[in-house]
Amino acid sequence: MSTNSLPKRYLITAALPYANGLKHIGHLAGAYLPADTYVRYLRAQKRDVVFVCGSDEHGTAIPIQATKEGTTAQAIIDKYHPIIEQNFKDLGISFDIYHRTSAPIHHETAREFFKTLNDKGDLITKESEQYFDETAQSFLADRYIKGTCPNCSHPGAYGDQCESCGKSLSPDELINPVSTLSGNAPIKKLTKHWYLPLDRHEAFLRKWILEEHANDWRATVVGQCKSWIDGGLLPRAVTRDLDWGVTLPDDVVDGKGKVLYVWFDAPIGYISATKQWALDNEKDWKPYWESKDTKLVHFIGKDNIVFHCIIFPVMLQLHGNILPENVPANEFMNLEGDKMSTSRNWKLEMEDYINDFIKPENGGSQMADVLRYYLTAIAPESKDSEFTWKGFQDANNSELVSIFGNFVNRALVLMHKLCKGKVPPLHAAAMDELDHETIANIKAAKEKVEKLIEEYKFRDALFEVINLARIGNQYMQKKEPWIIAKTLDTNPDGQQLIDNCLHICLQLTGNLAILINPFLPFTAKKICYLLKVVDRILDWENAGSLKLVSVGYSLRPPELLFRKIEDEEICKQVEKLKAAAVHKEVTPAVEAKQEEKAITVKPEIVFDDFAKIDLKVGTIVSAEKVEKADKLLKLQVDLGFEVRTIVSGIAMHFDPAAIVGKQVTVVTNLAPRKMRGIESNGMILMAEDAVGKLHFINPETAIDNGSGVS
RNA sequence: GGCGAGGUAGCUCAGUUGGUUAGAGCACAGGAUUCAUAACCCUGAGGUCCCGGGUUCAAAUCCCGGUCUCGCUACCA
Repeated sequence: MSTNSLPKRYLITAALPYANGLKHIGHLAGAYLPADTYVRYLRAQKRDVVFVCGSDEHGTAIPIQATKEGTTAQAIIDKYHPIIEQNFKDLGISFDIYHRTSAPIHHETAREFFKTLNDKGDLITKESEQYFDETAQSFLADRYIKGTCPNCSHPGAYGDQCESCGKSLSPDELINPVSTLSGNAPIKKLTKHWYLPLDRHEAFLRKWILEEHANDWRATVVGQCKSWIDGGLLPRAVTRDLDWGVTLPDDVVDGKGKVLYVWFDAPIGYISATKQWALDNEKDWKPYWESKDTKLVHFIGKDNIVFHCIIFPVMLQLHGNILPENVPANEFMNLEGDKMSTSRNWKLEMEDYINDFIKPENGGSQMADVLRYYLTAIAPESKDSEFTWKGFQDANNSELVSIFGNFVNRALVLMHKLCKGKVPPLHAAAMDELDHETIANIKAAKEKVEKLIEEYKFRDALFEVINLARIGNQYMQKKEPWIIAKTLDTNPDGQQLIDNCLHICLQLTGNLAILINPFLPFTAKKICYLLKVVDRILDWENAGSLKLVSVGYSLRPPELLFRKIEDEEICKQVEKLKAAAVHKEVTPAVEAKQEEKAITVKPEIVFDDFAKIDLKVGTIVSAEKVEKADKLLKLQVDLGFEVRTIVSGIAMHFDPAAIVGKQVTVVTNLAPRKMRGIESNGMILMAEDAVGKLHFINPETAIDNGSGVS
């Protein structure tokens, strides 16, 4: 916040998009657009700034998706990385580098990072009770192990909990453990996992965030961090048993077959991207990550707060890097009355907008600026906001076109008509109070915009730019040069008044170009073209100047900056959105949050194994939500010979009232288990589709309850 | 369920440490104007500040309770 000691350099990051699909305008508005605006402003200030981003290409979701699509993980990331990169380019997001975490330099960087922390003793290892199934050739998650409970001697206890006595267990405690995958006794292969002991750093985080940044970080960011810190920080696993990701350094004992957990490797992607940029540009990357006089800012969405404010800073600090000076997280953007959702296909992808609007015949790059304008104007800086096509149209037609575009156009048209196509001189003697006031307003606009951008208030800053155009319209209206022009015969001094008015309007137009440049770069360029000035005048230091266009210079014939958007166009978009939407069965169907579930290609079983499972058809006779649990429904299922209570985690997908009477397939001989205090006697079979929606497995036509399934 | 952030005009949002009559832009209505993309300019109408209590001379603002939205987290055999 100290304005007298400017940072020597800036490092700006925008959240790494996960390369498993296309990104929508919510992502754009949340992180990339504000980051780009900030960076363009800094560049115009001639500050030393690097803007890095890249695709996040690891984690389990990508191999899972690859399996679903019948392809390889590599193919998935190779498909999406270039498209995402191009989308950003088309929308004017000006990364200095758009990198990817599959790049070798990233793997090296992440490994080095891990090694440094590990060698210093900043990571702890836990040789967790990992059993290994030799038949299945994989480590066994706790719940895939059964054995005798040490507490109550129940023979069917799971590795994480005994159903019988309810005691929480670790697999190590089980007597006679058996793998549920193969039925064999697992061997106790010591698998080591590395953890980042966040608990060691509570004092540091408390001081750094809750004291030092209590006032200059956004309330939602500080609040979220406080919530985490107060909740008690726990060691967080840094490694996983997986074959997709950054492998551990070779010399790490027991590191074979393990990769870095994606949350650990992804943010390091900012560093590796910076390194690659430095290589490409013959620069030194180190000061950007190590020098205290670098200002680091992370632009992210609110779902990313803990990683960028708690976890990554701890990593950076341990590794000897600088910490972010701010993390201006945005809230979310809704679309036409509903949350944006990939699974329900309720979204506007950047790609779609580009295809539908940024075509030469539609206005080309100018239409990229229109989206940039609206998204900034409704940026979810302090609370969730909403994109509507009507709002988009209004913002364009009545602000960009009518106020901003129209001012520039009428200034140029009038100049051509009344000043012979040349920039008229300013006659100091003929200036009045309004002229001086308007000039003062131009200078004031610069100060306001500057201050607001520095505070990450881009929405307000953009408003001030539009407001300067409004001031221009008011000024022109009061001056009425077109009226004066009619009386020139009787009033020869009138030309001086006309000259002054248009001189000031043209200088104001030049200022608009400078001020709008961080927000709408294509528009700024176009104004430069119309004014026949070089792009260099866009340097921020020229803002407030009254010498942007030279007297006597002849300018180009006027061209419109923006076109109107017709009702027809937005109706089409709304229809398109609704037509593509996947209908949800119940209210807030959760986003298919590609959970961290490993793809288990289960080992072959024999018929006897299958025969152990007792499957029967039953009918749901009642269903109710379980108190204090979002996902659980308590069901009464009629199995013909009895009615059972079954608790099932399907509340997010089905309305309790709507599923009564439905037939389902039930595993009837599953050991009872308590959930939220209710004993569940069985399990309902569900199928999960590609977008994470659940479907009942039931007979084609209703049959008797209790019918066996085989 | 726990925690965090929000709920202010039809829409998008401001409201600083409690202090005249709660503001802006858009949309809407009326007027004026014609240089300009039926654009601009002027004027106006519009609010139970989510609900209920409390503190205070004074509450959108502080406290308590409730409710709705979003996020994090727990429950998901």
